[in-house]
Amino acid sequence: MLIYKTITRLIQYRLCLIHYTELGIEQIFSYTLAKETGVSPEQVRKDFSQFGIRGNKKAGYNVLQLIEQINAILSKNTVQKIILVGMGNIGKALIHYKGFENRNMQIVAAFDIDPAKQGRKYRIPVYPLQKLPQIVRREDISNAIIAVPESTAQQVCDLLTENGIRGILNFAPVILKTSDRIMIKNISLCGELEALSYFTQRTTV
Amino acid sequence: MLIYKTITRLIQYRLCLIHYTELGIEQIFSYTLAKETGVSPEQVRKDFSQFGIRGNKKAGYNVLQLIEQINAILSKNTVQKIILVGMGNIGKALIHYKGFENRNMQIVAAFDIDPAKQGRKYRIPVYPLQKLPQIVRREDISNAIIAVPESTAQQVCDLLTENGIRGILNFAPVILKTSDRIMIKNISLCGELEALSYFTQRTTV
DNA sequence: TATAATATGTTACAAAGATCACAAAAATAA
DNA sequence: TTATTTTTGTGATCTTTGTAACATATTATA
Repeated sequence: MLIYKTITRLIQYRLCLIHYTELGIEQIFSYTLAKETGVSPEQVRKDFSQFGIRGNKKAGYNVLQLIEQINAILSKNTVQKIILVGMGNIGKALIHYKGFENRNMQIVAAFDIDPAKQGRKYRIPVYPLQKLPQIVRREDISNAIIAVPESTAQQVCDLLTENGIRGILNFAPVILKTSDRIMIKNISLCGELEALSYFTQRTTV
Repeated sequence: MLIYKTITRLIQYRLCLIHYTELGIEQIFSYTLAKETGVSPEQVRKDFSQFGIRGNKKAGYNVLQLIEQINAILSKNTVQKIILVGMGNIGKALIHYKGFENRNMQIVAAFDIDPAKQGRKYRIPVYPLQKLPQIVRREDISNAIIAVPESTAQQVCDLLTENGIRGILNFAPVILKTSDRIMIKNISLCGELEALSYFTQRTTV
């Protein structure tokens, strides 16, 4: 089970490869991609090999073909729909973010308890939480973003999982308690900065 | 060198411990903290042991004392100042975020090329990039957040490192090229969602 | 056709990180 | 005082992840 990190890198490779197509580059080598994504060439080859992606000795890999193969692994041939709960600062930043299309992802609906935020003011419709079960079912959603305050995050998490959500990207600074069949990825912006700060403090010593 | 992960956890423990003080809890056990932060009790003890933090057999750890000890490790006794470059969606979300105080961190200045965003409209003063060297020096800043578009991220990174910044939290979807004395932590919100999506797709199969 | 050059693919090795198992200490109860 | 219970601290083990080394394939060239 050598998974998470490898997938993370595949995603990076893919983004990079898309840039190459835009530049008209058709063929690449493991070390090209390695340099661009900050890993070692061996790692690139091993990642590909892991998923049965083969290159041509001496000629490297074909960019378009490689993208297709990674797309297949990442199920990128259909748009992946996501919902967002919480239209605070982070929620708003996310719905304005334009990088999703390039990656075949789409936030299809947002939710907030505050009636003032509901409606069609934003790029994406914002519903009250009561509508969540219905929309998750209708749109067949598996993944959600939690961008609500700490105090309500667990409740939202419960609501999501009860309605069939299986993956959660959590911005609230709490460890959500849930079944281990649900995959949760916590993002702690403060935490990252604190860690950074620790190391930059130390290197001078 | 058993570092990064351990530090990340210490930061989590600390936040948790601060909650405990607010609830009036004075003494805790490794498994209490473990449950709250989603790790194993052994891990908690080992993390502490790593930094010479000792508990009392049978009585666990004293919350206040523990916070003090973690504070010392993380240099939390002075406010850690950060700057932010890029006042787009993410930048704005960050300056409105209220979790920094609790963690003794502060975004002291932001920078943007767009004159419309400069000035004192926001909670934090926004300067043109030309002012960056001066402010970094004056405020003695070591860490910065890059929240500019992909196209200018590398330039901003160069500017930052030339002026003595040693830690960067990067939101732009590019691998920044720089000296290996500079610590860079990349946050790819899309990437995280894509990875999540991969796994939630798979578990049903 | 033989040789040299260049990339891949895989196996072996190393390092980092997490888990397990258990001894030792402290408190409580008998 | 002795036995029992509870919780810490750590050495050993296992798992995951990354690095290095090298054999193999392909192309180009003489």
